[in-house]
Amino acid sequence: MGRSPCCSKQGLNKGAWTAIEDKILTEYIKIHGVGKWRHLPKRAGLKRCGKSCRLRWLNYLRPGIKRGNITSDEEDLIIRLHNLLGNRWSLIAGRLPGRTDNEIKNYWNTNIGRKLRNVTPNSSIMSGSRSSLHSAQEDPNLKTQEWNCPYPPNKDSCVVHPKATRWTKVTVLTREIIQLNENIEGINVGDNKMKGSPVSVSPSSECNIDPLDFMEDFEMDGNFFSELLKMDFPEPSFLENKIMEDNGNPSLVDKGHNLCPKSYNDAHFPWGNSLYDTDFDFQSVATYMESGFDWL
DNA sequence: AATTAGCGCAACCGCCATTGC
DNA sequence: GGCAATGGCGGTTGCGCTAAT
Repeated sequence: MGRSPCCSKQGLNKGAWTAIEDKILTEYIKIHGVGKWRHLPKRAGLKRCGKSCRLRWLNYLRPGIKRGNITSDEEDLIIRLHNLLGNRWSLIAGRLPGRTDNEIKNYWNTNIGRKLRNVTPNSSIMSGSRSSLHSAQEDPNLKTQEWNCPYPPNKDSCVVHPKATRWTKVTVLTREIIQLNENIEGINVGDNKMKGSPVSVSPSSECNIDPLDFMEDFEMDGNFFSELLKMDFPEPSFLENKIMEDNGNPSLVDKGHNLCPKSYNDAHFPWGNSLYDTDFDFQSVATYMESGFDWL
């Protein structure tokens, strides 16, 4: 027995939304707010599926939506983020204010996909099928140097597949915290074994921990990656990378470094000064974070 | 002018994770 | 813990527009 459909398909409108439907939906959400999508159509008097209402709102009616005219900067960011994240359109969209995942997905599949298809005049991927982008990227015979576009598909690209958009917390443990937890909870760092949940340690606690040494309880919601991409990553040589879930998920990562800088002013970033550098290489970040993002 | 092919984009569909009972 | 409801996401489809023939 399968799941019941989200709504009865009978008697519902499909296809393009009319201006009247848009107005009804907008007015209803203005009054009642978003959510309860299943019940929304009936209560609002719309002959639409709840999912359809949600999609229409999120992709079209929601305030602050920017439509069309994706700038070269935005395109560049999309490409870089896609190189890092893969087809995680919602995460990519979260990095582009006012843009929706659907728009970015469409833009990728058409505009950028077309660029990627135009790699070689005699390439078979010029045949123009809608899925040729994927074919090109998956073609093992297609060598990287054959790509003429500025953004060749990187076969070795370390695409992070974060599945944790709804995770609530993550704690990056420094050696000091690990040590503290060892003392308190019996966490064995050397053996990479967790015998208990990490203790939430505030920067103001008794132990002398630099508050910048770790991120405590930062939210793993939809904004997480936005914030992550904005932040400056410390040099791996001094960051004792113990990354784990706050709930004690045993995805402890030991990068094997144990040097601490005197100050964060001494920090150097292997991938450049900023994620917004024109020469910034997401591959470096991806490689660096590869193991650390296993928990995503 | 009529037809065809390609393109852009809104919308749909199915699956999965989370939440609440 | 199990199940259903709900929300969210990514892949796909279909329609309308436009350029090419």
